[in-house]
Amino acid sequence: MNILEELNDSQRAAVQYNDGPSLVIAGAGSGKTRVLTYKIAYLLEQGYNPWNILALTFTNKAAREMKERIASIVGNDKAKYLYMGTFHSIFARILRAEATLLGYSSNFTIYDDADSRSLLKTIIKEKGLDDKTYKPATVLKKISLAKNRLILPDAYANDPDISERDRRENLPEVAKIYAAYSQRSLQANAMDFDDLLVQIYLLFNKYEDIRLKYADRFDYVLVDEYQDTNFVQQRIVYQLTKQKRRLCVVGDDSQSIYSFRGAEIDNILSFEQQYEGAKLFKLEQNYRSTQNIVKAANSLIKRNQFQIEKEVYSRKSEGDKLHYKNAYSDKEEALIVCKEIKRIKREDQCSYTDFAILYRTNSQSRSFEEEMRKQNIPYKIFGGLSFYQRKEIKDIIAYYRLVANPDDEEAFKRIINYPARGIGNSTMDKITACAVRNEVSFWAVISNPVHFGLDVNKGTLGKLSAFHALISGYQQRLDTEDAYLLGSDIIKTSGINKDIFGDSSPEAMARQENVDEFLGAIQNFVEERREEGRIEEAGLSDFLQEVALLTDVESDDDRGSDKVSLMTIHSSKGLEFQTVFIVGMEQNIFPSPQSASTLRSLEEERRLLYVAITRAEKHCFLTSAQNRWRYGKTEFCNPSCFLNEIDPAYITKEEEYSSTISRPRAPWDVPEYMEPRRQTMYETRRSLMPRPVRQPEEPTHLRKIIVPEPTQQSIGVTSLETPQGTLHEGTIIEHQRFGKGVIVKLEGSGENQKATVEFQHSGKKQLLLKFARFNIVKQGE
DNA sequence: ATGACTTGTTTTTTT
DNA sequence: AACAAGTCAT
Repeated sequence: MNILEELNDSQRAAVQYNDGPSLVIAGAGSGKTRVLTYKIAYLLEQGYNPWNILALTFTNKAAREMKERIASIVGNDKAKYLYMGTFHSIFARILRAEATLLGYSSNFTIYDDADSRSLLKTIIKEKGLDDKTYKPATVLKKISLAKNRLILPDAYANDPDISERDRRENLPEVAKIYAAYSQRSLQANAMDFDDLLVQIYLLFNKYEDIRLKYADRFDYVLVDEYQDTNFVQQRIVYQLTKQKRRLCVVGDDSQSIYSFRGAEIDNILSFEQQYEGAKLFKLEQNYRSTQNIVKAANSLIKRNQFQIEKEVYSRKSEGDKLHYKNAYSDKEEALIVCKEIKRIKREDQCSYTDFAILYRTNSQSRSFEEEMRKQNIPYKIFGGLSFYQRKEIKDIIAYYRLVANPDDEEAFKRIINYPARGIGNSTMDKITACAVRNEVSFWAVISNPVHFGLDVNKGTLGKLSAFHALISGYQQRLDTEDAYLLGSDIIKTSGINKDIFGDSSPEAMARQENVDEFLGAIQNFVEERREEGRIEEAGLSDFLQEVALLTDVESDDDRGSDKVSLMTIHSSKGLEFQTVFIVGMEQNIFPSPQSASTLRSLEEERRLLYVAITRAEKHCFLTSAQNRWRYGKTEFCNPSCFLNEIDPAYITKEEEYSSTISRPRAPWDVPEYMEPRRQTMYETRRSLMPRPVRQPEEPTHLRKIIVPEPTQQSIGVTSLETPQGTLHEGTIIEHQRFGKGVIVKLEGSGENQKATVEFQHSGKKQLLLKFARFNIVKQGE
C-alpha cells in the first residue's frame, strides 16, 4: 500500500517533511492521529529502525491505539519494537534501568496521588502543623506545580516570589514540607508521578553520557498532544532532540485543557521560537463533523485571545444546527436526553455506541445513570473511580508493593494492620517515631526492633515479627515465581482471602468480583509476557511496574457491546460520536466557578467546550437545568455564558421544555425485567438505584471450598456436587470475562485445581478454579 | 482496639 | 446526600 496516497495535501506534506523540527497544528477532526501513524510508517519505509523511534503520548489508550494502527500498516513484527507510550511509562522504564545513579534502586515504587497525600499528611503532622490549614491536597498541588516547572526544594525555599505567595496564603511552611517530602520519598525508594519526569531531567542533566546514550538511540522523536506538555516534558524533549533536531510535535492549541495540572500552552505557541527554523504545518480540513458543528465551534473559539491562527472547515453537508434545551430540573434534563437518544436511534437507525453524554464534572453522571436504568438504555461510564483505586485492590497492591520494595512506607502503613492483626495506632506511632529518629524505613525498624530501640511490649513484638516473617517469606519467592502464582498465593495466605471472601453481603460480593477481575488481569499479564517470550519478566515486580501507571482496564464485557458512553469532557478528547449531548450548561458548573476569575482559565474552559462540540459528527445537543440538586439541596441555575458566545446562526434554542414530559409512568417508563447487574469497573459506587436482589444466596462456606461457584445466574446446571465429578475434559463453560470455552485439561487437587480452557475468542487460558468465575454451559460426553 | 456516633467536607478536570 | 475522618464509648 502506498502510504502517501491515503493522505490529503497538507497531511502528506507533514508526513514527508523530515529534515528538521516540525510542528503540526491539527484542528479538531483533521486526521491528527492519521498523520502521526502514517508518518511513523513512512519513517520506517525510509529506513529508520523501529527501535530508534520514540513516540510519546499522554494516555495509555492513545499509545495502544496508535500502536495498533501502525501495526495494521507495517505489521506487528516491526511495530512492536517502537518506543511508544506515555511520557510517564517510557521514562519509568528508563529510570528503572538507571535508578542507582539517582540514589534509588530499580524496584522503586510509584506513589499515586493518594500515597503522596498520605505521606504529606504524616509530614504535616510531624511538623506540628494543622492539616486543616495545610491540606495535603493543596500542598501536593503546590509541590506538583513546582516540580512541573523544575523548581526543586532548595530553589523553592529561596524563591522570593514563591515565599511571598505562600506567606500570603498563610502557608509559609510549604517549602519545608516539600523538602521533607522529597527526602522521605527517596528514603522510601518511591517516586511520584512528577518525579518520573523530574528525575529523568536530572539524570540527563547530570550525566551527559546517559543523555547521549538515549539521544543517540532516538533518531526521531514524535510527541502527540503537544499542547498538553508541561515545562519539564518540554525540557526533556529538548534534551533528547537538541543535536539531531529530528522532532515532530503534533497538537492543537485550541484543545489545550490540562493547564490545571501544569500544561503550558506556551510550549506549542512558541515552538517555532524554541526550535529555530521549525516548519509549521496546519491541518484545517475537518473530516469528522458537518459544517454547522464546525462553524459553531469556530465561532466560540474565536473569542479566545491566545491562539494560533487557523480556519478549520468542513466539506461535509451543512447538517443540523446545534440544539440547546433548557430543562426545568436535572431530572428533566436526563429525561430529555434519553428521549432524544431513543428518537435519533429510531430515525437514524444507529446504535447506542453512537451516543455520548459529556459533562463537566463526574458527579453529574448520576441523574443520567438513574434515568437510563429506568428506561433500560444500556450505558457505560468512563473514568470516575478507577478500578485500581478500589479499596480492596489497593490493599492487595499494597502487599505486592511491600514485597517488591520493603521500604515503601505507604504500602507498609496500609497493610500493617490489614487484615487486623492487633497492631494499632499507638504501635504504628512508635514505629514512625523510631523510623524518623533513626532515619530509616519502617521495614528496617521492624526488621531489627531492638537495635533501633523500638519501645513496645513483648506481645506486640511478637506480632510485628510474625508480620515481618510473612512478608519476608513472599520476598524470597519474588525471583522464582510468576506474578500470578505469587500474587494469588499472597491473597490466599495473608488473610485477605478470609476477609473478603468470608462475607456474603452485597458489598462483599462486589469486592469479591473485583478481586477476581484483578486476578484475571494478573493472569493476562503473565500470559501476555509468556506469549512474547519474556517469561522472565513476568514477576510480581514487573506486574507492579505496569500497573502503577494504569488508570483503567478495558473490561471485556463493555468492549464491543452496544452502550451509550458517559464521560467528562476531559476524557472525551480524541474520541468522536455521531451524537453528543453536552449537559449541565450552567453558569455555576461550566465554566467552573473556580475558573471564572482569570482570563486564562476562562479561556481554558472555553476550549473545553470547543473540544466537547467538536466530538460530534452529526448531532450536537446542549442542555441545562434551571434547578439542580447539589450538595444536598436544590440550587437555582442560570444558563452558561458560553451559550451566548456561539453564533446564533448555528444553534437553535428552546428555552422552556414541555414540563409534561416529566409526567410519570409513560408507557416506556415502566422498566421491563431488570437483569441483575454486575457492577462493572467503570461504574462508580455511588449509584442511587436499589441494588437488584441477589437471588438464591449460596451458603458462604460452600463458596469458599467448592469451586466453580455456580448458582448466581445459572440456568440449568445447578447440580454441582463435587467439582471434580462434574467438570471434565470436553465440558463447555462460559467464563465471566473470557466468554465460552471448552475444557481441555484438568490438573492439581484441592486449592490448586487448575483447568486449561480453550476459549472461543480469548484463546487458551489456564484457570485456577478457586478463583475462576464461570458457569457450565454444556457437559462433554 | 474496635465499633457506633458525630462532625466536616465535598464537586474540576488526571498521567 | 453521601462519604470520609475524627471522637467517644466499650
